[in-house]
Amino acid sequence: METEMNLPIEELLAFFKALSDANRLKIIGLLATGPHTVEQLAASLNLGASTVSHHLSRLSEAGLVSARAEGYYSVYSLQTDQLEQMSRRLLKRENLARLAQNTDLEAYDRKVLHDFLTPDGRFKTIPAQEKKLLVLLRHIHQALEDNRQYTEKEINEFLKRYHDDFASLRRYMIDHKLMARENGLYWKI
Amino acid sequence: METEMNLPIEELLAFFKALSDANRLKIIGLLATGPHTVEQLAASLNLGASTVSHHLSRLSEAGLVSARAEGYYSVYSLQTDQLEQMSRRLLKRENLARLAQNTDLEAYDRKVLHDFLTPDGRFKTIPAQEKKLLVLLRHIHQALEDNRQYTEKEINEFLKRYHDDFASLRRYMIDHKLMARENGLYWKI
DNA sequence: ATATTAATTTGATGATAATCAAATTAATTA
DNA sequence: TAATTAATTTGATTATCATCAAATTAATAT
Repeated sequence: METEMNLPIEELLAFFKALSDANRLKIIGLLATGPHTVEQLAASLNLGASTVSHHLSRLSEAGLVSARAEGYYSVYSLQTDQLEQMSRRLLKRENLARLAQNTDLEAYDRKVLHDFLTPDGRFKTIPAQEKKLLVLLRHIHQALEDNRQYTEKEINEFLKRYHDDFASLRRYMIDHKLMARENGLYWKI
Repeated sequence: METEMNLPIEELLAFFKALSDANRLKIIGLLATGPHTVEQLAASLNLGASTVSHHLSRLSEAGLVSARAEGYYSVYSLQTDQLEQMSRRLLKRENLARLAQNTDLEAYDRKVLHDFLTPDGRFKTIPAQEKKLLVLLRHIHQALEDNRQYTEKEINEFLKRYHDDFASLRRYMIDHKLMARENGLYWKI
């Protein structure tokens, strides 16, 4: 039973933040040679014990080290599992794509629409830039009825709701394979 | 010809720092689905273009993304190589140990010696704590001559230079396998 | 019981870095 | 050539975080 966890962004972030400090990397290095107490680490790194304690707690939250009490010492050890798991996850591209799952993928399109549409839904201008034009063409495209044959007159009326230059719009739609024409009839693709 | 690079701490640190920000992780996620321009990313993340540009430059320095100029766009793509290389390196324990290579491994010992030795090199007290006692015993140990047989009288003289309680020292040295005895003769191990 | 000792926690300080707005650069279009 | 546009750079502001010192906690040793 392989539990192929999904990869929450918070966990990954905690992992990287834990390792994004030079002294914490050195601690990892020292622990890779064997368990150490706080004061041993503090002496080797020339840092205060409180500082090292703080670093260890951050590493601990990320699951990278663990502590075992021994007398009044805390003996810290490296958790190699966590390192290996994380690096293995990083290799999977589909995991990476999931990092963006809560971002707003259509935000750009909405921005373009907002910039180019008047309040009543007509185009202020037909954008010269290909990328923005495409956003508007897709906007028209989704308004076309499925499985309907439009006469040329009908399609012109339809397109005129967006911009007076319906002829250009018609051509663009066909050029970009969002619409097809045959024998004077037009339909959505 | 496999160039199994050693792993400079600066490079690792740059790598982790580059990935230790939530928005940069999201950028990685978005780029994992395909190339994007700065303004597309900015819209999706609801950030200013200048901020995204800044993030991209940090990712770029770490070799995680690359830009290709296209018109006045910069189209950024994910460099999966770098991600894979780094995660593979993380799996090697010997690489980790190397992270500590410039740290001061003997600093703790020196601190203990400093705390327990008088200026003329004698022990103020014999430490009760095992760990510190061991440091002092090793200090004595390295002063013993190699391949020399000490009579009991000689070893007592030798140890008395460190502390009046030479009998305890003698016992500790033997208990900790730093010295051996047979037929009233002592030698360094 | 009281001292000592290691670790942690708390509070304060300084350094680093994320963010935005404005200015600048570089490329394209009119 | 002038105007537009995307990207970058610069400067200022704010938030985060590493660090230390001092106080506290928990365990051991006298």
